[in-house]
Amino acid sequence: MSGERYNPRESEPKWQKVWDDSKTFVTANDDPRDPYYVLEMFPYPSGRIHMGHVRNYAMGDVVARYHRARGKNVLHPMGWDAFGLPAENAAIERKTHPGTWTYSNIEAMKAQLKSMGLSIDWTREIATCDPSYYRHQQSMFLDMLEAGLITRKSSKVNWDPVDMTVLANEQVIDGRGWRSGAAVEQRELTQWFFKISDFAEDLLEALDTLTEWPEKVRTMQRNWIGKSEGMRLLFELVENDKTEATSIEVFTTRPDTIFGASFVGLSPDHKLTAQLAAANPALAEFVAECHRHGTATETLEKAEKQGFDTGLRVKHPVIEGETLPVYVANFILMDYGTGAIFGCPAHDQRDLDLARKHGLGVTPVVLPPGADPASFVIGEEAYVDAGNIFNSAFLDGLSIDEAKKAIASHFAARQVEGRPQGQVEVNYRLRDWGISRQRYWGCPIPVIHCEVCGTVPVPKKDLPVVLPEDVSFDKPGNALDHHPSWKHAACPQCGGAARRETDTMDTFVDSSWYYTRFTAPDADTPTIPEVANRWLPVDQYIGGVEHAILHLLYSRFFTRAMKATGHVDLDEPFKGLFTQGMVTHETYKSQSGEWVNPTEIIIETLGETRTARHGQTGAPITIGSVEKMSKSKKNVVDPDEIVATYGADTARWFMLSDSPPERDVQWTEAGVEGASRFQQRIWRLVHDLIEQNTKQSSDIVVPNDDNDALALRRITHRAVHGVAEDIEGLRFNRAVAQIYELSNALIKSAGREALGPNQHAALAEGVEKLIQLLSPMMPHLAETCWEALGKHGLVADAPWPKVEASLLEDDTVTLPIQINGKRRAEIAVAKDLPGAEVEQLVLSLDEVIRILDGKAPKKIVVVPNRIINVVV
RNA sequence: GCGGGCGUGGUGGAACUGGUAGACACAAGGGACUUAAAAUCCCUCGCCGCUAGGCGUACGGGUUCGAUUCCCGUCGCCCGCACCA
Repeated sequence: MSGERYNPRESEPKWQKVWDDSKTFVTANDDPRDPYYVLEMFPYPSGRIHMGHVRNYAMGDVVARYHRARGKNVLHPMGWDAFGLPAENAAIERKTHPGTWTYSNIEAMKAQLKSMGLSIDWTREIATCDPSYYRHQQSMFLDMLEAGLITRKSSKVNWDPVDMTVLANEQVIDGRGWRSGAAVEQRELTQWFFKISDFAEDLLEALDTLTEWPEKVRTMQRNWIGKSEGMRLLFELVENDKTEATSIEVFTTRPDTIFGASFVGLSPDHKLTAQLAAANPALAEFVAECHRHGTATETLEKAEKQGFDTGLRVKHPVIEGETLPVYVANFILMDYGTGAIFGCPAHDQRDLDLARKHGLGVTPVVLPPGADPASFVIGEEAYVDAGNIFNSAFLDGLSIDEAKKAIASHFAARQVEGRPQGQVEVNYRLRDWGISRQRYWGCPIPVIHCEVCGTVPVPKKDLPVVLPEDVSFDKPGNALDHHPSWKHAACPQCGGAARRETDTMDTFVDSSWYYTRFTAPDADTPTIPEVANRWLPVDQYIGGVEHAILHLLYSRFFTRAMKATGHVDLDEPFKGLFTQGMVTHETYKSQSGEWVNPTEIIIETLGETRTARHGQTGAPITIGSVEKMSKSKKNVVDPDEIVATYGADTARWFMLSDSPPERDVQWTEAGVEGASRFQQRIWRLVHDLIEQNTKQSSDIVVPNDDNDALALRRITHRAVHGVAEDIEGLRFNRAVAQIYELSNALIKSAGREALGPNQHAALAEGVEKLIQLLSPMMPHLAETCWEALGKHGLVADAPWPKVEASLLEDDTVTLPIQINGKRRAEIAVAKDLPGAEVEQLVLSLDEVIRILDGKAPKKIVVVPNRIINVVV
């Protein structure tokens, strides 16, 4: 027994250098083997990696190393999502350039990632802030502009008053900016838009083909796209002196309830509203009030339904001679449908609230099943479920769906103002993607505004449009716009004085195609289509669920846009998607209520009670709830410190072992120590094996009559088989459990005295395979053991061990015997023994005879090789 | 409100398409070794019970020879979207 300990501080850098020097993980595009592309979401270079990164990249690395061992040509690259606002904030605080800050962060984080021993092809590294990357983005922008995939239009936008920039709808969370947390305001601005809404139907339908995506993410995207089928319907205005307009067009998904209509509602932002308000101060005040509420309150849900009677009336479209009032209502959105609705209070809660407030009629037209038409009334709750139509003339008796069809053909046949009164229409919640940002540190939009020629694309030969280096951030807003000379340019068409676009692109554009650039990072064109088509889609993409909509939807759109412009030929960018859980940690608070970092405290355990005190002052500390690691709660653990103390392998192993990867994992000191002990145990096992018998090789043929040796070989081969299945299914925690089981069996076997040569060979084989199973997760330890065992080459280059199928199954099986569904005994029988024979054996068992106590079994269920149930 | 998911020991979690509930790990307790500590090794570890046995997968029902798994209802927790007509 040797007391020698495994020292990760020595061995980890050594192997990292070996991998580097031998270009082990450099991937060639012309490699003839099957391609496999595994990618983790690239990081923002904030300065340091955090435990979430460690978890993310450890998972991806297991997948990459496993598929390499399986003989695939694996692409596993890394890059930097390097544009964005924090760099500008840092520039302001530190009086430096955003690029300086960004690139020094990249350097620091790259060193951290390298210390993790990831099997990354660093020759393909890209940073989105590098002109060699964003020039191609600009070039594709021009292609997409030409292809009609991009427009420039004036629209109401979400304005973040703190970051002083525009946000996309997807970037507004609960009425607040996703980065700044500031309440978002509405502003009218001219912006560049990607026409993602043109692809709404395709993006929705193709979700069904993404069978290797989490159902949750697909559902979220489905809801976000928000398809609804309904119809546009014209209401003729009764003649009046307030407006020239002769009709109001509404959108509805419930035309079947038209006989229950009691008003028409307009959005406060409707153009008719604006027209009326111009002559009506009370209405103007009402609209202004709506706007105040619209932006100031984040909880719109509580806002009361408010309406303003315009005095206008429309003709009821199906009840001759009847008219309906026109209200402006605070709950009607301008950018959905037509910005106008018809209100059917009986079957819509919001309409009902408004009707009750203003004393409008409430006529039920959908009768719940079993209700009495004579007595059914609506109270304070609208009826929104299924039923049959009544009170509705020619629709009476129809189901909702039948009535929708009937009323649609009715309105399609009627003419109002020379067109059909109603038309079936599909609406989507998804809006076009506004990409203009009033920031310096982003990809310049390559267009020039000329007073004579209008908006002119920058010619491709003039790309890239590079950001100026000499900028200052002493004024708020867009430093690019403040730059004294940059924006002044000659018009590419007429040569006259013109102005460059000073808005830059949303950084989500950068991340919408980086996975494509990795396939040919040095190409002169944005992509090399043959190469990209060979690698893509990404076989396995891994990242946080927080990108379920933003990044993943934009990337799906961008792939379509790249296809339309000939840069790739593919339908979806990510074949397999995995969303990993967060890393959490206990929180600690001092008596005065301040958060305390885990490194500052000492935990003491007395039986089952744990207490904490401050390491230096000894002051008592309260142990709080387990939360996502965050700087504000100070419950963060620094990956560097963990790597320095325990080594990268231990950190990786613990991250993979403790929880299913899609769930949150709790980082605990005890857990890490357990992982570290396991590392030492493996090293001892290998060491003992070497000391015991250096001549023994795993190649020896083990005869099948040595039961001990055979049993160990079975365990080994089952583990190889099982671990492979678990890694392929991304069930890393179960793969880890199986490795523990194998290593426990091997350690036990190695501890026995007087092993025969067969057992020795089985042990040697088991240890060799154990090291290989371990290598995707603890690659440095695995290389060290591999070398110590005298194996040739690197374990990183070794093929995945072969499984002998005959060893996966025993020739005898132990079957549990249930009596009336309760487990009472068990019996060992030959595998695949016929049911009748099993029955005989079972009934002759003493144990069974005793429990049956003379009673005859009513029925015996024999599930082959599984279980026996005797029913009495 | 709408949509999705989940509920198993002290803890994280296993259990393939219904077939031995609690694999594996952490924590805890006991013991060995040691002057001592660390490390290591051995044992115990769902609950009740001396044993036989009984009870146990949030709760209440159902289907089945058999249910953590399927169905219905109730309770609780988490996530996403949310005035979308």
